[in-house]
Amino acid sequence: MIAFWSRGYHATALPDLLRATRLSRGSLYAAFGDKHSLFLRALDRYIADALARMDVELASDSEPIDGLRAYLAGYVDRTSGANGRRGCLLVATAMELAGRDAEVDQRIAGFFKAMEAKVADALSRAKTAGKLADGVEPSSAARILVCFVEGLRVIGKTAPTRTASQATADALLDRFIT
Amino acid sequence: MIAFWSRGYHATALPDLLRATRLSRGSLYAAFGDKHSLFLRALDRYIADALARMDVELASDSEPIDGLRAYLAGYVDRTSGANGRRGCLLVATAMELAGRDAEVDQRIAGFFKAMEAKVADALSRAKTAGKLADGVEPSSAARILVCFVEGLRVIGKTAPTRTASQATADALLDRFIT
DNA sequence: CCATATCTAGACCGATCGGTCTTAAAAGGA
DNA sequence: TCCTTTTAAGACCGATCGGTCTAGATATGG
Repeated sequence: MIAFWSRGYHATALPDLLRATRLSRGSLYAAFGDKHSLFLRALDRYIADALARMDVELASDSEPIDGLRAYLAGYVDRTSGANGRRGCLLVATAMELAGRDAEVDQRIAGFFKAMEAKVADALSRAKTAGKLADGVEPSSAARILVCFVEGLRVIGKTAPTRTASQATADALLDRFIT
Repeated sequence: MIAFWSRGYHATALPDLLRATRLSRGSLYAAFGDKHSLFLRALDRYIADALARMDVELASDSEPIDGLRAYLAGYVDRTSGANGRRGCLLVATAMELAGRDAEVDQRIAGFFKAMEAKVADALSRAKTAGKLADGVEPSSAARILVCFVEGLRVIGKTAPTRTASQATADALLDRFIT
C-alpha cells in the first residue's frame, strides 16, 4: 500500500512492488493476480483505515465538536511536513484514474460519500446539542468540510506548513459553531 | 495543453502530443526541446489563464462579494459534469509530480500563493466595505476558500453534480458575509 | 536419503515509452 | 526550372513497462 501511496498507480513499477512486498515476481502474481488487483486491494485497505479512523475520531458517544476538532486535526497532521508531501492515495488516485477505471471510480465516490455522511452525522448531533451557529445546515456544512480537507491535501503537497493549516482549520470550524 | 489536461504528465504519450499539436515528431522536438519542457510550457499557460480569469472575476473596481460569487461560480462550473470529470491540470500535476520535480513544485506553490493573495485582497476590500461577518479574517478566509475550491476539484472528478456544488459554495460564502 | 512440493531469482516476451535520425515530399526563391 | 530549405512520416534506438516462464535452491514429509 505504501508503495502506491505517493507515487500513484502508473509510476509504481513492479520492482517497487517486489521490494515493498518482499515477494518474488512469481509469488506476487500467484497471490494477487496482477498489478491492478493488487492496487485495488491497497486502495480498499487505505479506505477502510481512513473510515475506521473517522469512526474513532467522530465516535457518537463523545462530544461531536471535539470529534470534529480531532478529525480536522488529523487532516492537518497528515497534510503537514513530510506527511503532507507523501500525499494521499485517494486524492492521487482520483486525479489519476477517476473516469478511466470504473472500479476505482466506485471506490472513490463511495469513500467521499461515506466520509461526508460521517461528518454530517457529527454535525447534526452537534446541532441537536445546540452547538452549531444559526443557519448552519449539517449536510451542506459536511460537504464544505470534506471539500476543505481534500483541498488541504492538495495544498499540503507543496506547502505543508502545519501552523497555517491548523489555524485555517480552526477558523473554518469557528464559522460553524457557537 | 489540453492533451496533458486530464491524463496527466506520465500518461500523456508522444503520439497524443503529436495529434494535439498537429506537428511531426521532429518539429515538436525542434520547437520545444523535450516532453518536459513542453509540459512546463503548458502548465505555465494554464496558470496564466487561471490567474487572468481571477483578475477579471475579482476586479478591484467592482463589488468584492460579487467577485467572490463569480469566482466560486466559475469553480462550480469547472467541477461540474464533463468539466469536472476532465479535472484540473494543476491539481493533477500537484498530486503526480510535486516533490519530485522542482520546477513543477515552484509553479504549483506560486499559483496557490497567488490565488490566495487575490482572494484575500477581495476579502479585505469586502471587510473595509463592512460586508464581512464579525470575526472573519481575510487572510484565513482566503486560505479556506482556496482549499475549498481545490477540494471541489477532487470531489468533482467522481461526483460532478452542479446543484450540490453550487449550494455548498453558497453555504460557505454565507458563513463569511453579512 | 530421496521424492515432492514450494519458492526465489531472473531470463525472457511483446508492447510501449521518450528521443533521434533518415528519407522523401513540399515549399520557396532566383 | 532548378536548387535550397523546411517539413512530415515513420523507422529506429535503448530503456522500461506488465506479465510469463524456467531453472535451481530450499524446505518438507516419509
